[in-house]
Amino acid sequence: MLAEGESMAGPALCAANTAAAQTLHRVSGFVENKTTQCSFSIESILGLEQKKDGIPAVKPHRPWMDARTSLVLGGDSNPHLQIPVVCYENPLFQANSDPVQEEKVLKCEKYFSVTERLSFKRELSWYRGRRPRTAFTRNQIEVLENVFKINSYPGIDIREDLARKLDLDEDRIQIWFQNRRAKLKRSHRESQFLMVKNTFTSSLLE
Amino acid sequence: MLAEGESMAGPALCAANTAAAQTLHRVSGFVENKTTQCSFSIESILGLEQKKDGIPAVKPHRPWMDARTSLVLGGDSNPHLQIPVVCYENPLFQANSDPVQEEKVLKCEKYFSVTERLSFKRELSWYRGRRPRTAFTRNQIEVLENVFKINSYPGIDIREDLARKLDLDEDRIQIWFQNRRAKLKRSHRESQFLMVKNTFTSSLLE
DNA sequence: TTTTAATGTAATTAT
DNA sequence: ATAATTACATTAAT
Repeated sequence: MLAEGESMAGPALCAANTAAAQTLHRVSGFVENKTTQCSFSIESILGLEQKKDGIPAVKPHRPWMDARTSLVLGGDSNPHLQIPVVCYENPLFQANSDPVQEEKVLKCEKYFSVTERLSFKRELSWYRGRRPRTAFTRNQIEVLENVFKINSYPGIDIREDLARKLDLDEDRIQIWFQNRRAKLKRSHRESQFLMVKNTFTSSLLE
Repeated sequence: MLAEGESMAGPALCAANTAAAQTLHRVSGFVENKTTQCSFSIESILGLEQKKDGIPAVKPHRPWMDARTSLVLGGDSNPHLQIPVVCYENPLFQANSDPVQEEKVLKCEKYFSVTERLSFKRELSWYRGRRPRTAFTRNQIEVLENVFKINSYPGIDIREDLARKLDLDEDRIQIWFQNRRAKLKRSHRESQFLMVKNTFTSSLLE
């Protein structure tokens, strides 16, 4: 098991590596020195319980680090802090559980840079257990938009129909319509706000 | 008068502007043209009765728009015709809707003083529908970094507190933490990738 | 050129 | 179902 400070590499990562107690101490000192301008309370910042020795009871919520570290460096002891590792479609780590196959891939390192970019892009979604971001095609978007103009609350049957015709999961359709409604609502709210504001402005010029 | 592309913050906003009849016509044409791949029926999509002239008999269910639209605009019948005006609060855009004036402003840029050029840049940003880039002070960064070390997911109360103490909008705080997390994650991902790659490389040399 | 504030949106979570 | 929030890709300002 690695110590917390050893589990990361790179200078930029030092920000999150400092032991919690030390960090807490430093911030406390900062707050105490500059009283008026920056005197927010540690408690409100943490929003958490903390032990009296200055060590917070709960680790910062950084799922990507926990999952990745335990995966690559040999496993973490606390499964509750783990993010489910769903090896979706990372070609580098998923498909080749066979060591012979792995070696084969490794020896073809000149091709490594070819797949490098792809696996790199998918790496995040992959280890985090999150669905890879769906990239809708232009045609899919067009159809969805056209349907949305007519019916922004399609029932399950329509969604299933769309899913078949567009070669998408019905879940994706559902989510898309939810977000599309949110988007329309947002833009409408903003325009309304501007209209009210302009009304006020106009009335002021009279 | 501004061209259509310039009058909105993004192309995505154009989606909801087409008249319903036209929309329906377009969708019908689309279905008829691409028979095999996208041939869902309009009836099943609508789930509604519709008149033969192509105008749906029933309004789409959009409770959030209907109420306020009728309130401010005096009861518009067709919510699809609403154009979301997203020009935020651009003083240039609002005050000088006259194209001659705008051109005058643009041509005189080189005669502006430093501060005037700054404000011009700001106005240009607004004109383009993008918030002017916030330049955080050293002290603001320091406080934000210190908080980030302890809690990289500050809740609304902490963000509001920070906004007050640092004299920033809460939105800026939110965005800063989002970008800060992305930065940390990116550097972490890169170092991890190098680790994995080096591990493989080492195993090749055995 | 590099860093990072800002934006858009798919996905998730909580109410 | 909606609103808030997050991750992530991208744009653009410094």
